[in-house]
Amino acid sequence: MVRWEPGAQERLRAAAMDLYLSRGYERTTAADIAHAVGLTERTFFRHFADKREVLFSGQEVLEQAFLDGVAAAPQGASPLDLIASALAAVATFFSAERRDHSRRRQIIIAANPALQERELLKMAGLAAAIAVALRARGVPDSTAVLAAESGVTVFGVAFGKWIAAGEERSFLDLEREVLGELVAMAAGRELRGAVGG
Amino acid sequence: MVRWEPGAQERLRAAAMDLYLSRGYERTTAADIAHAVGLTERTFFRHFADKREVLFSGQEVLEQAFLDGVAAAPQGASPLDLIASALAAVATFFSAERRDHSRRRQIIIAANPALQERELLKMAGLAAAIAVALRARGVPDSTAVLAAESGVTVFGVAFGKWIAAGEERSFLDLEREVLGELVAMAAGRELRGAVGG
DNA sequence: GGCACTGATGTCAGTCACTGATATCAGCGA
DNA sequence: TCGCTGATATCAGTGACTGACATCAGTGCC
Repeated sequence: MVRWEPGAQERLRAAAMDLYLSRGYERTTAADIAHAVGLTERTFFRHFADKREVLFSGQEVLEQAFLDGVAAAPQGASPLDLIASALAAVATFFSAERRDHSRRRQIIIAANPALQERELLKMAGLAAAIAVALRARGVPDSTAVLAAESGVTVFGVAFGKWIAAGEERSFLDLEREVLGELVAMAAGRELRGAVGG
Repeated sequence: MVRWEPGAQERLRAAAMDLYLSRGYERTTAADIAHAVGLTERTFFRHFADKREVLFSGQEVLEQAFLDGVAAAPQGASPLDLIASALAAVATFFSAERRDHSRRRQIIIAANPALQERELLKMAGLAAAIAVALRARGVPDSTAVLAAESGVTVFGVAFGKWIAAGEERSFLDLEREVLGELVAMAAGRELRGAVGG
């Protein structure tokens, strides 16, 4: 006979998603979430630094995937190659089965500036980590930042397309498409035809 | 004999900067700021939506400058041209006399994730507004987003350089330099020599 | 002069995010 | 059996923010 139901953190996460979706983020108190799974508000805050973080914990694995992708690129790869490699590495996270979960999560975030702030902070953290990895590969300082930020931007735009209603292409395909658009845009020419993947 | 000292909002802003700098953001209460200029906490919240906003109000003028810059570009300009034009328009805001104020403000923000979140949200808002303007000029959807985000990234990197210790180049020069680096990076080649301004 | 009206402010009471301190108590190893 | 550990509960407190209502100088109108 166990003293506590196991997986408190996971149960809190699930309850938070449900409540944020049904009632809305602002009208859900931390105590609501905790009580929904038989815990107290205090325990909620032992598992999550704040009411937003419950939707964002687990970003470390995404960051690691980006870094692994940078590390996987061959010697002599350009900054753009390094970013492309990182984007490819990260695509494995976004399998077809996860699409609906990602959509629900994004609906919640889209409805609340406070949650958007947190998401932006996470993305900025991602970009900062990538920039460090690029510098370690010899990319000069501000180029590293630009490439890292661009990579995260491409990731974000691809993600937006991936969760769009009716979209069925793979995350990797979308990343390639968006990266192609970025390159074309930066070359100063308009996109005329299809962009090779 | 006036009933209230005029310029409550501006006085609150100044007091907030002072207190955030001296005591730190977290150890400054909204009531502290208000009382420092002879007002009550409630009045503080009538002027600013929250404790962070006191450092960020006035972004509308920056946004307008970006949009004016887009509008100022000639017909037939590429997305990259539009961004370059927007960046140029915005440079006038960052005159040499403002540099020290910007530095102080950034010291405060750099010390607090909560403030960084707000700054990121403002930047994202900027990018969104620019993207709308680009679409209105006929730029296709995701290219508009990519160009707008890239523009804001260049702006941010240039800003970081501009407030770096010892930096004396103009904001416009720095923007041009960074934009050049972005273009080179996206072209997939390393930067070898100087980038033309 | 009197009077209604406006707008910036004050007062007060309340909710909720978040924190620190301390207590509880099942399971586990010695 | 005993003491330790770790996840939890309890409780009291701070501070961000909100809504309702009062105040009262200035302004314009009769």
